[in-house]
Amino acid sequence: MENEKIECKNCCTCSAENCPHSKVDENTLYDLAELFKVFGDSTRIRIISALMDGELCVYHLSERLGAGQSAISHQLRILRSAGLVRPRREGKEVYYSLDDEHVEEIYGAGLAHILHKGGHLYE
Amino acid sequence: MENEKIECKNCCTCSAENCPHSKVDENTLYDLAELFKVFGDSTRIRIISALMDGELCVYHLSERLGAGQSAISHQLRILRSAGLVRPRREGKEVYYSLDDEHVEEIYGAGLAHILHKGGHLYE
DNA sequence: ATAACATATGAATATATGTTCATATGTTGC
DNA sequence: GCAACATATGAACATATATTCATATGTTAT
Repeated sequence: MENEKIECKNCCTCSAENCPHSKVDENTLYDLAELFKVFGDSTRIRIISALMDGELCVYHLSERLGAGQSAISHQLRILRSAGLVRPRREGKEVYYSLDDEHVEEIYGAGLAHILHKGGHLYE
Repeated sequence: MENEKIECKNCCTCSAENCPHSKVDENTLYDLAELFKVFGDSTRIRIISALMDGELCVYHLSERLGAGQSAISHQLRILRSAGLVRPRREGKEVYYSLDDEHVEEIYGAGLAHILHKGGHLYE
């Protein structure tokens, strides 16, 4: 699976398996909703955003986000189960980093929408 | 805003405003979480998936998803507020369609992750 | 082994959210 | 105007979820 970019927009003629216009079964749609649910929390998206600059240990994440250690740890577990972040133990600390480039692609695609619409979504 | 594709992955040298590595303020991160929250519900992602084939009225969406008319209508309102779908009245019916190409990009980026990981996310 | 520190986890609680039911609004044809 | 139909909306209820607190696990140094 080399090229994961989507090649078509509305053409529906391409055969890329991740073309959004190709039929997707219900189970995959359910998984997709679960994935976006993981992105859909401000603490988790802030963690993702922080890790975009490079790996960070739990304590530094906690410090940077101004959130409790337990809260961060709980959210990291969710991010880990979804395959979005990866832990690396070094002594007492555990350093987390983004798992793969899809994370940045999803984040960037969402960001493009926000910046395009501009202003706050909800009145 | 012509080219909304993300040009860099880990380079951090590009200047695209939607490069995920450029600093994003807290308010934007909050909006981003709200946006993904909208994608993070199975009913809404199924609506989006259904509209990928073209516009549909509320009744047909309701029928296709096997969900109540009220539930669909409530979810369409959320999708509308987020700027993801657009209504078009034609007589008694209201036809909904995807608002812009970002919807497909976000959906496709998420789908790529799911297909890449394979299998179900949560044990 | 024990102390000190970093992280993970379980239970409890408070809040958010999706669906349903009932009803309101809007549109068409008579 | 009125009936019939399509959609939207508000309230109520049930479920999901994020945070906190307390505690367990894991690591290092003495």
